[in-house]
Amino acid sequence: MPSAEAPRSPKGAGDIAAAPGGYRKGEEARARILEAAMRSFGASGFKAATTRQIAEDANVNLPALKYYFGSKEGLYLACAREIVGRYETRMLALVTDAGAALHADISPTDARARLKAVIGTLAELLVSSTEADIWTSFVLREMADQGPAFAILYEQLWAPGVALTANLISRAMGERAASPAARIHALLLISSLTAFSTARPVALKYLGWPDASDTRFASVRRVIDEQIDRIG
Amino acid sequence: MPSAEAPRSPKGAGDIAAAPGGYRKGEEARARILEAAMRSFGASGFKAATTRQIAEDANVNLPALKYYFGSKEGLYLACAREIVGRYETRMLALVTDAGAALHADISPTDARARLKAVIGTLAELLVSSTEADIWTSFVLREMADQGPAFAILYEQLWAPGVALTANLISRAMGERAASPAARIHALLLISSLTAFSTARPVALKYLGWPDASDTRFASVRRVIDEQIDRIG
DNA sequence: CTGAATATATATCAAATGATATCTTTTGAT
DNA sequence: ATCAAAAGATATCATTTGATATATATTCAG
Repeated sequence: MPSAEAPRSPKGAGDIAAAPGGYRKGEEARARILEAAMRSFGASGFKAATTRQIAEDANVNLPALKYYFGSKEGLYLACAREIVGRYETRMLALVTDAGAALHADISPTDARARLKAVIGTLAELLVSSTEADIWTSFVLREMADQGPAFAILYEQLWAPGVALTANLISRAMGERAASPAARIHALLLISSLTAFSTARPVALKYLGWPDASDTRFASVRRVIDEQIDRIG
Repeated sequence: MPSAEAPRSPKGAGDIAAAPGGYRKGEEARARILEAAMRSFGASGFKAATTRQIAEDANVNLPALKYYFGSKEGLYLACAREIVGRYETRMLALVTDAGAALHADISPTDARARLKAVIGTLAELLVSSTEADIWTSFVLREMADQGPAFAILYEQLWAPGVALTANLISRAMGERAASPAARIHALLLISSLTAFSTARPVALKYLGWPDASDTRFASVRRVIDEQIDRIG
């Protein structure tokens, strides 16, 4: 009976943290693989991305992916967790503040200002960053496909983000709790940002912009801010 | 020298219309393949969709795809053309009217009403229809990936649609020609609809809706209409 | 009814791809 | 310096997949 031997050290698939030891060089290789995988998965999706391409981009050989992440799906899940972590790094302070403020029963005007800050930061992340749009592609694709990483991304990113947005919109409209209209509004507002993340090349082409310079980004943000000003 | 023989009849790849004759039953098979292909490509994308799955869904054998469309890419392009045609069928009258009205220098109020009609119809198409969201997935994916069908879809669907929306917004704001702000606004408005097309299952899940009933759709449309009312 | 045009079916091919068995090299604590 | 753990490299499998050569069946105009 050829029963499966336990892998020699790093990961089996449902890993959470490195178990025993681990050399520095190994951790670097692991990081390179994760980076390359986020790019490939983000650009092409789970099925269309190939492990060979990821291995090549990461400068490792093919079995290294299995060694560090167990399987293609294990690697995909690890990417999802990494993306959640990176969004949190960039948004957590702002989001925590806004959440606390909501709890403290802020004024509609204050809510509007915080909504601008949150959406503005998110917009900047999506529009300007050359790496965040890869995360966004990853997340949006998973929201549409509902693949292996759906639960992680929905529960830890999408739902909390939309809920916060809905609560801020609700407060800005003078409501006490988020109405269906406020929640619909939140979905529409966040989804509208895809125009400049997933579909950024097309948007730039349509606008005749060679790239997303600071000045140009400012004009996008101005339009979004105006929309927020008109809420309520 | 095994030079490529011309296919026995239907398509070589860059087909436009059936050349000579063609039996009725053949045309039915062709239609089934196209239908199945739009579903597969829309749901999975070019690379991830498999010709075998498409053939099975269409109740034909594998070589039939080559026989009718030349290759996987030929089939993909045929889907793009078909989707352009179907959108036109459902939107053309409205779009033509709005275009003519713009040319006739309508009032901001009229422009706003027409904008509501166009976006409302589009929203209804995306939200309610179980087939139009497949076309939308197809189109949006191509806008992001810029694959073989990009030129067709951009030039014949996306750009004209966004341009019309931008012009109506511009007119509603009292402008004489579409400003950058109006065009950005148009991009955001159209992109926001993805919340209820590509990402519809997630939106329903978040809202706690088991499905998109007429009543529920009406509340989505109301929020969108309010946003249009606040333009300018 | 007949036959050329049209359409369908069978059987493979070659390349791409995820996975993995096996061997060698490197690392770093002792 | 030694050695077990960790990491990397090579070679190869089994599937999947797009493509197609070839044979058979069907359609419908005359």
